[in-house]
Amino acid sequence: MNLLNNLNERQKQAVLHTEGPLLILAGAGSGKTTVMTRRIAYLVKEKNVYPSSILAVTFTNNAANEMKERINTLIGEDGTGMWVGTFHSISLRILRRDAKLVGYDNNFVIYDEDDKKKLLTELSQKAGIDTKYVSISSLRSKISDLKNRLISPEEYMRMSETDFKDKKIAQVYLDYTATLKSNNALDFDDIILKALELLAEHEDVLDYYRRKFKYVMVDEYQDTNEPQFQFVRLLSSYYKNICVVGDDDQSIYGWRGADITNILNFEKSFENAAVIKLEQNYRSTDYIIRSANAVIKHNTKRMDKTLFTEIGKGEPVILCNTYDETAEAEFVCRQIKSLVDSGEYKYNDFAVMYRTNFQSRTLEDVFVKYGLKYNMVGSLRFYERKEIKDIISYLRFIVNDRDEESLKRVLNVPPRGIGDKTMEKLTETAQNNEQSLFVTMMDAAEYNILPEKMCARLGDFCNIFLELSAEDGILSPVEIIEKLLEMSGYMEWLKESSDKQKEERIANIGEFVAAAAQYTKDNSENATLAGFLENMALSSDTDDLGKAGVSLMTIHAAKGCEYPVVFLTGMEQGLFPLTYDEEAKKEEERRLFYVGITRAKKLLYVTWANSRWKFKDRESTLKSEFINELPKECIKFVSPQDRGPKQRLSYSFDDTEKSGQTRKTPSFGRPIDTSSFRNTAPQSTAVSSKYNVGNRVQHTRYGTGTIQNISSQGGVTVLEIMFDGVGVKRFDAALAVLKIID
DNA sequence: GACCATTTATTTTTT
DNA sequence: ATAAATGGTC
Repeated sequence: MNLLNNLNERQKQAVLHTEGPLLILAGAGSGKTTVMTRRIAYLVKEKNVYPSSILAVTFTNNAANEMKERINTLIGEDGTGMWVGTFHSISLRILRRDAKLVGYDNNFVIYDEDDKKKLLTELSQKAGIDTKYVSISSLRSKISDLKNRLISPEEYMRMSETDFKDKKIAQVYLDYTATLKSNNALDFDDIILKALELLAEHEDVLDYYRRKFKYVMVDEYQDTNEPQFQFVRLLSSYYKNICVVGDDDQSIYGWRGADITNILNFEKSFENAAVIKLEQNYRSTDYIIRSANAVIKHNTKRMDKTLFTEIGKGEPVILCNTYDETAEAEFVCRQIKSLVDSGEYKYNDFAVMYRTNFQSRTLEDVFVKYGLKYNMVGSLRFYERKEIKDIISYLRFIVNDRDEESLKRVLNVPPRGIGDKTMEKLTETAQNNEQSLFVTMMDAAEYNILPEKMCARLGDFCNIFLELSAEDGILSPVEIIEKLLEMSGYMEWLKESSDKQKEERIANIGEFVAAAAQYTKDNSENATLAGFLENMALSSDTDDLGKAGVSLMTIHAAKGCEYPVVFLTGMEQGLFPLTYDEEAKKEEERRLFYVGITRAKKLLYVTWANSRWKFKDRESTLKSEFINELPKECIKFVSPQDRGPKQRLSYSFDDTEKSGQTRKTPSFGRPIDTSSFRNTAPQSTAVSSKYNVGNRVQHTRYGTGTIQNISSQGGVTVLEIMFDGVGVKRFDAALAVLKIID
């Protein structure tokens, strides 16, 4: 195929401009992914560049996967060996090889936000910080901010000598860094930071990579922070063929250290840089694009560009003001129902977006009440469930026996009679003898500090890790996990517990085992427990954007997505914009609004409520100032009782003309009873022989599906089930909570 | 001292 | 929904 097919002039230029620094300013929906993938295909096919000399960096795994897929359809096998991944996965790949050079062992583990929070709580107690004055979350963002500005703990200590409070913070930052290092653990910021340190301080390593990568491409460049900028600058510093794609109007991660000046100053940072603007939008109708343009014009700090579209006029933006957030959610549901009933849209054509995660609660409740299929992106991540985190903690310690945070988490889960007092004594003894906690536990008997019975318990506990870590690398990840569940007594404990959600928890563990089986299969030779954990740590909630039902998500999570119909909810002062006292912050909020608007292809709804629950009480709210920035001629107000464009039409006379379309009776407005769906968890754990390929099954979370395949992987029977509209999920047959429905 | 059940606080946006 | 905090019981 011709790689320039169906491209406009600017897009062609961008594909053909391969040498030297290039900035592609790609407006929302301007086909940037098409341009990037064609450009890569062009390099390989026409310029005979080795795929292994190409590096493409994205922000989310989702974006990386999409890029891989599209490159694959363009050039197939010819793309093997190319490095396509997120900043974090690319950094890890570089880091795993030479971690020793920056003071880490290769088997380091990754701490998530939760681990970070726990550790910081411990350390701030130790430093004598009253969390009433310095909250853990402010501590967390402060430390993250310092890291992203490349300020070391020592440096910050010097900077804050005069201020009592800052000095305390510096102390925690110092302790935090030291603990991570002694635990052989990295947090998310460190992943980039350590990779950068490796490149910056080891010229031979840098030379290897910058000579390897003849062409470097960076997506979503407007969201890069200082360390990320340095990282790609170094990697492209030999051939200087760096192509970045971004849109300053869509920079929405300033709070995470993303530096909009990276894109604004690209031409200064890279000599002889070319700039190509992509301004034609191929996604949305004219009403939507005009609204987006009008809104973003209120920002002062931006590169000049104006989107245009040739798709057609479309429908005006629909505005609706409701009594409270429940009425808002009900309005959303009724509109969706009526649009689906009209036959023109499917449930997965819709996305409901909001500024903060807690808003999803009301929406979810109402969606359940109305019996609408939905899937929530974020807030309740699979890997954040208690039982999964427990298992992960065990596994982490098996992989890296210096990870004391993980050890502490699982010490008494399931309960084995090791309590606070015992821990206190052990920690003290460990410190006095300069031994690790684990070794002290093993040798507890020698110190004569604990009763014999306790020493035996500790010994039993330690044996789990001694035995399993000896088998790490011999047994497959799945086998290790299975053995762990057995040896630790975790599974038995869970099965016998009185936990109301135990069926679901057991099923979650089953899903976890199946994920390990899948990982083992995907990485046949190279499957390691450490690799599996890493996979897990880097995968995020936006990554498996399910296909079934309406998508509920924050606007941040919606970046890079598009939907025929988009609802922007909670458009109220103090919620969206969340902060508006500082002009710079308000501009970022406005960019976020712009991102939301430009996700919509055909219909855009903007809603706000007159009152809303905040923390403990109900507050009256004011309409968002952003709503006034939508052009008058592009908007249309409807009442909360409105039943959607199709139903509005049905009151007019020409409606019956629509031929050949069977219209279902609209069933809006009447919540259906879903209680029969919610408590369908089967009573007993399934036996693998129970299932056959072709069976129809019911799952509490994913609904109904068909068993596609049953296979044995590492002694585990894995069911591969195609859930209707959801996609394929895998379960450990012995653990899955499924009801066979025919 | 450990364990269990009950209460209480917690929510900006995320790799 | 979860986890820390609390209080009662073994």
